[in-house]
Amino acid sequence: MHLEKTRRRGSELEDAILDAAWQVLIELGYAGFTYEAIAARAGTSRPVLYRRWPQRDDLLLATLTRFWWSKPVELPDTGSLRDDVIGFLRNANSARAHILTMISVQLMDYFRASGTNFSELRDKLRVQNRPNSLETMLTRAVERGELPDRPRPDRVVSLPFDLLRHEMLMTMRPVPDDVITGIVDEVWLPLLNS
Amino acid sequence: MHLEKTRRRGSELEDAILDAAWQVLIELGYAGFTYEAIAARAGTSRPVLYRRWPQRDDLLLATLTRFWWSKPVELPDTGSLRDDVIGFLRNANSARAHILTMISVQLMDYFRASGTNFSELRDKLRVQNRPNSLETMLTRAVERGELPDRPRPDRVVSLPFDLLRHEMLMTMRPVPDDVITGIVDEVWLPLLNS
DNA sequence: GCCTTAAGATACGGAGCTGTATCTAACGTT
DNA sequence: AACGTTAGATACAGCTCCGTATCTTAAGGC
Repeated sequence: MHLEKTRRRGSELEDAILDAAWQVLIELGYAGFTYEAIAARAGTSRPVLYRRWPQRDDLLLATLTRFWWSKPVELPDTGSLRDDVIGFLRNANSARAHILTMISVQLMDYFRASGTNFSELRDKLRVQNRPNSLETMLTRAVERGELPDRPRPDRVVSLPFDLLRHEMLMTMRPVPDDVITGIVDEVWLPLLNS
Repeated sequence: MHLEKTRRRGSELEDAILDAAWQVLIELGYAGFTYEAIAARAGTSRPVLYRRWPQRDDLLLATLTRFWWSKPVELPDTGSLRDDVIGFLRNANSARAHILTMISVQLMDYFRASGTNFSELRDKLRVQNRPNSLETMLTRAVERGELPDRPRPDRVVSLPFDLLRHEMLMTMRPVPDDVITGIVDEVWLPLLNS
């Protein structure tokens, strides 16, 4: 009898709880992010959660911290600027869509209360010394002779990612592929070549 | 005795309720947007609200509809495309900033709960047959011979407004003027002339 | 001045979440 | 094998909001 453990302890239990909290947050949003729902999903009881995270903010912060960088966006290197940026935007779309939606839903109250905003949070969370992906792509394209070597405003460089993020925020869904190609082919590449 | 009315009726009452609903939404967000809070703020009782708006969505939509277009964005006509669009973005910035911030802060929960999103809400609230302002500006510029008469993708036409909105969402503050001129001079005008 | 309408007060049961307390039994340690 | 720790179950009072029902009485039309 009892070949399998019936009770988890320590970090095993804690991991299971944070996994459950993450799922609840994704599925139900902040409104459904209750001790009750999370305990039920984790197969435990509320007192277990209260012992570890007395405030809901503690639990939310622990959950976000754990999953924030779980899916880094990959930067492709195809030998073509267009394929690079489209691939990059696709990766960002699939990897970041959930998290961005989450942030927009969950952290607005925090922003309002603290007086900070989205931009500042991004700056805080940005990995140190991480080269800007779009900048990297442009540098490569210039080296290949695909583009003239001329200075470009930050606003121009970051344009495709800003437009992707705008679309994500507006629809709160994964962005269709034709939006991505539209951003690149109708806006960014013509602008770079102007 | 009783020189003043003690009971409001019809549209007078309805206006007072929607005013109260708007205040509650601004101050407490969607989470606090309850029949209870709104009735209390309006100095009436919940049944009065239920008689008019059986669902909370009805009440929310009525409230948003009432205040969405309370400050229409003016479209300047200066004889120059650049001055037109910069003036327009400035007007939008001052007229829309607080309402857009409100929406982004307060309604994310609603969007998640209802499965709708910001784009769909905009479509619902958009005034019928209202000519697109940027489209109008471009048409004027073409008529003046400022721009060649050639078809332009919707994404290109709406670009400056999308970037302004993106900036508003990211910072949740009125946008500095150099951002507006940057959007126009570094991105839109070069793209239109490419 | 009468009469219909509807505002506003109050009450009700129900649902869901909160935060805490209590008890048991499974777990890891020694 | 004994022991201290703590997971997990359960219970509790309290709170807010829900949706509806009932009753009164003020307002406005005729």
